[in-house]
Amino acid sequence: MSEAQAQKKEIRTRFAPSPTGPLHVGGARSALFNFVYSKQHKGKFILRIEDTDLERSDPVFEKDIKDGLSWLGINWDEFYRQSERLDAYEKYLKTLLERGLIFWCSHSEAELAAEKQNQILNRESPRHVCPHRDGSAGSLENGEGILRFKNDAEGDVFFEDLIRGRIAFDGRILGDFSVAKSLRTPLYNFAVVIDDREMAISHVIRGEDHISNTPKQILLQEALGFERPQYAHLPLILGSDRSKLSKRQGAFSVLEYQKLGYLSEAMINFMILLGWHTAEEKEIFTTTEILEEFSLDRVQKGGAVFDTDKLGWLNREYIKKLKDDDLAQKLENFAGDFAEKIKADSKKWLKISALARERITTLNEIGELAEIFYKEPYYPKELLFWKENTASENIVRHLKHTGEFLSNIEKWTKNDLEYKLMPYADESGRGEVLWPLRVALSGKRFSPGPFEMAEILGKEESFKRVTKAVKMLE
RNA sequence: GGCCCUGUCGUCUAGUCUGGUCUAGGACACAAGCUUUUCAAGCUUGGUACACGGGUUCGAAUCCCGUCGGGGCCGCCA
Repeated sequence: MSEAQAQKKEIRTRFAPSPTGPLHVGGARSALFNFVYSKQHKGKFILRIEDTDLERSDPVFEKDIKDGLSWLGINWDEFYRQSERLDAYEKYLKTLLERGLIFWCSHSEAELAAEKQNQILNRESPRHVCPHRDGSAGSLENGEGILRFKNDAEGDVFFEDLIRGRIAFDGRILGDFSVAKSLRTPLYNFAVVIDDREMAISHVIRGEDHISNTPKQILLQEALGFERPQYAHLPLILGSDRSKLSKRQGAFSVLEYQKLGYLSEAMINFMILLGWHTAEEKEIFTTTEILEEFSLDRVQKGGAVFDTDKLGWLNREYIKKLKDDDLAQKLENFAGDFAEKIKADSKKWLKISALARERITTLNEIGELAEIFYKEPYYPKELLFWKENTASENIVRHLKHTGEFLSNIEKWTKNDLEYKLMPYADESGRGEVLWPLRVALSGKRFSPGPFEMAEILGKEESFKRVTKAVKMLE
């Protein structure tokens, strides 16, 4: 094999979003599949911003897309922006014009709309077969209206989809589809074909919503004499109503998941499972394992509903696997208000995050837990009553007793506290003793256990909180 | 309306190519029980699915035909 041939064999995939909205899970998953496929074949992954529509494109979204991909660890090897490649499109447009394969169509949008309406009424496939298709052929001067492809396809246009097998369209129902608004404003189907060729894309892996664009792109490739890439159309990610994920159904930026405290590893794991599974029952995959085990032929055909329950579960699983200091550090980013206090005593924070590990689904839930340890608790005194009919004197008695115990304990650890206090609690009724203690320490209806909280709070602070509770009742 | 894709538990799916081991497996979610000072977690148990109708076959989730359902696209957006 010559070097040129070897190079040609390189697997090159791309993610080609238009910067007209944030990177949502649908897009991120497309990017992930492309990334994984290229990387497992030692190929290249390309990020191409499709910003030919100047009206709708916004640099803000380009940034969101890049930041989102970076957060997920989906790194690109090459980067392009279509708005910077106008010369290339113009060159090919001129060639096509000279060869009479595209032409200027000056029908107004109103005329086109009327035509379409009519075709639907007549149960025909809406398309525009332009009467101008021969008249102005070859004219570079014309420049009126838009450029359309002179579609003379007669039979089926078909391709082998790597996921779905053979897909065929009747080429005639495509009509003379549009390719550019002017020589320097190419339209999607045209720009894609030029770019995929010039960037030597070997595999086009994209959403199922592009299936119907594929025959147009193939026709263009054939007109230009381009080699055809391999196609793989992914099932769509669906909202809870089973329609294509849209902004209304929570298709917000993946960066929002970061803000909520989801781990990028969990996100990757979740997205790869949306449409792909191994034959085994394994569900947790590291990126390395994904790279080893992924294959396009095990990609699902039907759309998958985006359900965050499972994301939450995965996130918990990944949180459990984090190293202590790693978790503590990650959690610190979500405990904004207490940043100073956390820095002042990192050992304490390590204990708090260890406590959080088993109790949180997303990192941002740390706030409520951290509050217990860094803020003086305020709560209605009724909360101290385990059961409504518990006598106030009993609670006071138990709390006082507990307070004495606390002040006499030398070794301040959870185990010691438990060991010393439990006999009394068992004797007097666990709920009667432990519930008020727990509330006194946390100020909350729900919280971790009293002994683990006391250990972190320290002797002095624990005693202070118990005393405060007693005062409230007296 | 036209064209295209698709159809296994509520959700993600294994199984479909190469019919029998599938009275359909797993995970999430849900429910109950255990544990328990609360909430979680954990453990145990449970319910729920082959869209429907024909056909082929000794035998069909798996093969064939039809029906129905869901989705996508039909732009001088991508």
